[in-house]
Amino acid sequence: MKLKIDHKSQVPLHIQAEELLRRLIESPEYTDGKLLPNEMELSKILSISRSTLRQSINKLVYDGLLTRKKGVGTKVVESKSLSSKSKNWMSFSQEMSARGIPIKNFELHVSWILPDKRIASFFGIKEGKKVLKLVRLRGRPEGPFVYFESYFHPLVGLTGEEDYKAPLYEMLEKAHGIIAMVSKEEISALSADEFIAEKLETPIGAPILFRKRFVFDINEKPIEYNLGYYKADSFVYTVESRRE
Amino acid sequence: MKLKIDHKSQVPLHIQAEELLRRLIESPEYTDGKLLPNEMELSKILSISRSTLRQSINKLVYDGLLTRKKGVGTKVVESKSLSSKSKNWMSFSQEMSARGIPIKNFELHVSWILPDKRIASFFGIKEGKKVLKLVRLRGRPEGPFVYFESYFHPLVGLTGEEDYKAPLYEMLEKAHGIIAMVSKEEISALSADEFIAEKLETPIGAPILFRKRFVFDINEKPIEYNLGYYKADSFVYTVESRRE
DNA sequence: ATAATACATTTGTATATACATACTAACAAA
DNA sequence: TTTGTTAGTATGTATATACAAATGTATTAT
Repeated sequence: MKLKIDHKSQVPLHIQAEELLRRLIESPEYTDGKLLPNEMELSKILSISRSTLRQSINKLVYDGLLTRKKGVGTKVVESKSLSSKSKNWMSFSQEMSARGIPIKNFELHVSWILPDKRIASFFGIKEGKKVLKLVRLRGRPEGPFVYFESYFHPLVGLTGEEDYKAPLYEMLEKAHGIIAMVSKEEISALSADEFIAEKLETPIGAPILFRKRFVFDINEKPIEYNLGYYKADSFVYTVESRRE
Repeated sequence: MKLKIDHKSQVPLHIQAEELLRRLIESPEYTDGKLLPNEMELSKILSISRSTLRQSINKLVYDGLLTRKKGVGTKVVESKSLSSKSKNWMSFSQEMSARGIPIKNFELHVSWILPDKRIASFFGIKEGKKVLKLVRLRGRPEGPFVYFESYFHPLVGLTGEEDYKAPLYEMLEKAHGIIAMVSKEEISALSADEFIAEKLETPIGAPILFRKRFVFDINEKPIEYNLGYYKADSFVYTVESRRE
């Protein structure tokens, strides 16, 4: 594995180092809780200072990918299951492809609508101003398992003409410079009403995992208001949290 | 507010500083997204170096309590709602009391049982070895809204004679030195079967938020295996996640 | 053999320093 | 009024250095 840091790059060294380490510890050599080279060595290999290297390692420790012990070393956390990385922000498609699930889009509607009070106040806009509504029915090849309703702030620059089959946030980032940064979610359960039952091809009254998601950009400005209705037996939401 | 750091203490300076800042930003003066003093000043006030101070601030930023901006300053994150602190590990009673909800215990059974294969393998013990099972039906004064089944690793030292009305993890920490560190959770939805419906005083088939929780100590050793069945309309699970 | 000791290794803590970069505000020029 | 420039301020990046504390290993004494 090549470990090369570009000192002339605009990207900060500790970010580059973090990326390299992330790739390194996800490579097959480090699956089993192996020790990393010690900090002095690593800093020499990467040709950055120990202080800078520690910045990178700190982040990975905080993210739960590494653990350190005085007098011993830094090792890769074992059981790197999916949930162990759940701290990182992920879009629906990323989540699914990380699990190796192919996605099929069953329905996709885009429209400009007048938002209701709830949505308008979330975006901090007047009720008369239109927002982009995106409806998606997605799932596996065998059948749909989630119905999404998304609303986007007018300022994100979507026209409604984009290719909504591609990962949305990658596109937003590249085309409009919008970086989704924070996601607040509320998860609850409810019964399928007639509408949802029909969409998800499930009986009326079937249990549904309901997920409200509020997405903000780097300046805490609202970007997206998202409602997701998941077929209960097809989706498990995993979270990992850590003290301190 | 007193901001005093003890340079002779055994506690690392950056930890002391972090604690002080945590208290500071939770005080009434800082509720509204106010700017902190700048790093140079703060480091002078606390009589620690800027580098050390930055260690403390970094953690708080990572925890979502502060945000920093080049050329502007460091400010307390607004809307310090419950969910903004959801990264911190919380027990059920802590969660509820943080929301100002009084808890009532409707049922409480403690027993030593032979675990099934799933639980035994989670704890890494033989199926012949008994574990402590704790069943709790809890809720508001008006009625129960969650049914818990917990299993504890034999080595945590519980006898079954403890006072299970007190916060469990506080007790474990004080009495047995067990520090719960990591919690992995899986959240899904299901229909109430006859048993759950009766416990939660809800119709059979009603939607239930089902929460599996795996708790580990500081050494990643399993402590608790917990199943929680929440009445759908009474509980919302909130998560906040942040990129980078 | 076992226990105590000493040593080397590795991360943890703490500081000082220098310069880069993003933002604000004030002022000047068009 | 608007635009551009500049100075000041605050965080961001990066390094070098020194010592502390925990751990594991090898050595020595019993």
